[in-house]
Amino acid sequence: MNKKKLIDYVQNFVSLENDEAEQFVLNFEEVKVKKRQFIVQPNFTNKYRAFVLGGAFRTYAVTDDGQEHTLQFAIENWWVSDFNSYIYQHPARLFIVALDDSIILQIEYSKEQELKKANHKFETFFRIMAEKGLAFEHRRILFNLTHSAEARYENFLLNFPNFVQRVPQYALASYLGMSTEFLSRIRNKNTQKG
Amino acid sequence: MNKKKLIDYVQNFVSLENDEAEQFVLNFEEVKVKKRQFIVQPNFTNKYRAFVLGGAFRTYAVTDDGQEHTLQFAIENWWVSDFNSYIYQHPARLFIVALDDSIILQIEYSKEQELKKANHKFETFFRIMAEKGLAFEHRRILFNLTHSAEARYENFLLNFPNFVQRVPQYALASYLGMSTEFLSRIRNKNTQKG
DNA sequence: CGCGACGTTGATTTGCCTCAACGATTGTGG
DNA sequence: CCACAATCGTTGAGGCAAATCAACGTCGCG
Repeated sequence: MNKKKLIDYVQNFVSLENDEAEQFVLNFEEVKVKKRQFIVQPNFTNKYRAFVLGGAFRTYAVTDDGQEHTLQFAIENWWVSDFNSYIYQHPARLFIVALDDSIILQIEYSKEQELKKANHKFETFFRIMAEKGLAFEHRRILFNLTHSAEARYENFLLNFPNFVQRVPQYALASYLGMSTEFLSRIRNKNTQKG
Repeated sequence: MNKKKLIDYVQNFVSLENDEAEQFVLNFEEVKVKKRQFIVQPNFTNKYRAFVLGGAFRTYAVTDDGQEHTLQFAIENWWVSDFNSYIYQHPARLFIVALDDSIILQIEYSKEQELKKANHKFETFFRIMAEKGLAFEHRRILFNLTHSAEARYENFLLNFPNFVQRVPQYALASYLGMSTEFLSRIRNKNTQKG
């Protein structure tokens, strides 16, 4: 059962009895997503929060001049959504696209609210998710403020080696806040000395 | 009573009975902080989460080369902490300093845990705080990825007009990710055309 | 096989930084 | 309460990191 993976994940943060675990995952539905398929698009409200069972996703914005800017990646055991759209239930400004054929477990917004109301532990779980996410983004902002393009790339390599193989280079460049050409130069320089 | 301000704030997000509200604020202690005094410093664990009743704070990092980089500001009705240090209870990497004589209500980490355990509503409250914070930082990261130094300044003016008067310009520059000189040029150019 | 997406490399440009010098303001000790 | 120092913002000159523009090779896929 695929939902076992989600239960294991949740158990890392709160300990659930069997019946609680079942109640939790009951509200998630499994969805297959083909490569290049979108699960969120601007102007449509992001109805679901998704847990990635397999595959990979990219969350990004497109500016008026057509440039794409990546906000996050997600692979197995990561959550993915346009968070602003999801929690406020207003229209999304981001695209979320599958980078590979993928499988997710998704929960609808109102179902999540019910779960949180029904069981203190579920509330705790989502609180912890948000806190970890916030702490992560603080580290990211600080690192971006304090480091050069090359250092940001090195840091990404170090912290997310498994992502590097799986995301296209133009997407990584836009996540790190540099042009694809510049990332290419950085990589090339480093493979020569390494 | 100063704690009334905190209760009002919390009531915006969860509705508390009188006894609940009292239980909540009982765990906060009021502290006066003088201008230029630090409430958090690197290598010391950030033991408290603080709610600002009055005054202003600045959270920043200092890099090896001596440059300061501002992660956040906080004025009345904002929360302030080195969030990574606080939630993981490990040594801080940031400074938090009072920009003016200030008053805060602070809660100790273990007390916060007790509160969250004791009452589902309190758990909900902190969950909402974290989610709003995370959504905010997502918007910030995206804006930083997609806009020039000048646009970032204009955007800050628009969204936080009341902050601009109250934080020193070098601090704002480092929050926006530019040099003080460059921010000075931007402001000067704009006051001429405005 | 041929097209389109992706990555690479070179040439040029630019947004922003650094360095330096100088007023203005604030704080402080005598 | 004044003099002096320190801090903060401004302005100019020059430099650099990274963007942009352009051309080309390669690979995957229809």
